[in-house]
Amino acid sequence: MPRSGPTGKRSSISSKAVGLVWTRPLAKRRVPLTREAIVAAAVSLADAEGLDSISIRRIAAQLLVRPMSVYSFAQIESKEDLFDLMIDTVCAQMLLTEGLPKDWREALRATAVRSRAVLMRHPWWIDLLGRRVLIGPNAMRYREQTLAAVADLHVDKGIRMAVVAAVETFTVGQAAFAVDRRGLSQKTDRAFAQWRGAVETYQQALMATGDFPNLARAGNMEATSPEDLEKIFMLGLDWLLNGISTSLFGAQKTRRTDQ
Amino acid sequence: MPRSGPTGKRSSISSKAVGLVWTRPLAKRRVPLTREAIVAAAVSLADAEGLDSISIRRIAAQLLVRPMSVYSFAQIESKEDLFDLMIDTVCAQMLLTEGLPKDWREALRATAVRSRAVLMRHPWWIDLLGRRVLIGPNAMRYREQTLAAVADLHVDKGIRMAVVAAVETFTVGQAAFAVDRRGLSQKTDRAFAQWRGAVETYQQALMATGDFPNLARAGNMEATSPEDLEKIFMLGLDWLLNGISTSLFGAQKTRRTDQ
DNA sequence: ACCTGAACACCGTTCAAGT
DNA sequence: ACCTGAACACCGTTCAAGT
Repeated sequence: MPRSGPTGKRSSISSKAVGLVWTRPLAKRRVPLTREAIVAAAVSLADAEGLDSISIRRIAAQLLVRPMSVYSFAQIESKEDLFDLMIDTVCAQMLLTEGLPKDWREALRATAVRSRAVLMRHPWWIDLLGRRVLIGPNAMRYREQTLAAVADLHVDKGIRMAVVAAVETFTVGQAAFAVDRRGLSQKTDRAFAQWRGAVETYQQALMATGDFPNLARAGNMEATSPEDLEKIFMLGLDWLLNGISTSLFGAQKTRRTDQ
Repeated sequence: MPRSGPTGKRSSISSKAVGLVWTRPLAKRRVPLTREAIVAAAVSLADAEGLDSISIRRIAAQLLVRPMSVYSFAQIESKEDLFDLMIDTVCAQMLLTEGLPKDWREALRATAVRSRAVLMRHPWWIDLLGRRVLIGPNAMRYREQTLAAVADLHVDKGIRMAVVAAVETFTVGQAAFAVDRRGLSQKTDRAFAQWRGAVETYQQALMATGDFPNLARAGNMEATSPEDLEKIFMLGLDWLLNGISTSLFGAQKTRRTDQ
């Protein structure tokens, strides 16, 4: 094997000729190179392999261009600019194009449910939340939409902002909680099973110390199914909306959701 | 300037001799090398410069050891192992060593307040949340503590878990929302001011389109002060706890927090 | 058996040379 | 003026050679 031969997957388009010019297929561009195409490629790569797998060079190779062309075509100055563009395309997906319910509670519930669904498909979005500022046009549209949802809530500006923040942060937190971390370290199924086994043994040893009585009763939390995670989300969202409603306007509209 | 001369900050301890042996200070170890010292160095580096600045090589240089020694001394197999250790030391800080209040609402409030305070000091923790599984011993102790907080809540296991999840996810989400992103890209004060100016102009242009009436009324959100962010957190936490209480047990205990 | 220097296979980004 | 190959200064991790 040569020292640094192209490894197929990551082969650059500048790799030297194979076969004859006549039979060699032209590097026909699969998609016209635009900022959108570049960002779309980055998003789908991140969806599939996580944020760490994003590299300018890999995206360039995927789009059959040179690494540096990504900078000039997407008009980005750094990888962080690319991240900002990725964040914003996800924000676009969170917009409720079908319109907002009139009632503020239903409107907030609708945005929260939609946001969570979108975030579950793009787990890396949450990884980026702490590092980047959300000011892209679609982030702004999303914020405008959420503010519109509570526009007829008769409370002062600060409270309205706290309401929006409460629902948004709850939603993001739930998404972070529910995200499937199975794909971590790109483990194979076999390696994953082995890892799970090690975790099991380790946790049982901890439980055996007797220092975790409540945890022992509660059982394994990582095994919570996607359906249960969604139930947990819907329950919590109702509690939060009930809480906002009763705290701001008294108890008249609350429903019991016990069991 | 030589091609790859050590740049001071990142100079390796294996850099060749300067001056005489007799006057050259011995590479006296500042702290005895242990797993704890390695993790502590990583945590403080991440606190100061963000998660991306973490590299095995930099940590090694800081501790005056070779990069590979980090692996053998900390008994880690990969950078991800180091991340897991970092996560867990933060979990340790979230434990309420002073004990839990008896009332479940006060107990949950206390854990949430403490967690948020800790997370604000270690913003990178949230960046890692989506990629790693929280199963370290201190993460387990934290979970045990939260479960203990709701141990005398007379609801079934699934509901109790949803309560814990609701408060935890809200707290993490609020911390993510409130984290100071000023340090992004290690910009200088001047570069930061310039960037802020650009953001201002950009946002004003967006507002001028008239497509963001609610946003225009609400004003600039990024400028929210740490104090206001804390108020927003406390308000939302009260709403959530009120909501849980009234939804599960009826309205008797709720207080109005209007204005 | 343990430790580690050198090497490998990547990075993001700069820059100068080419068109 | 625009584009880009080569170079620079990093990475994490493997591995073989040294003790």
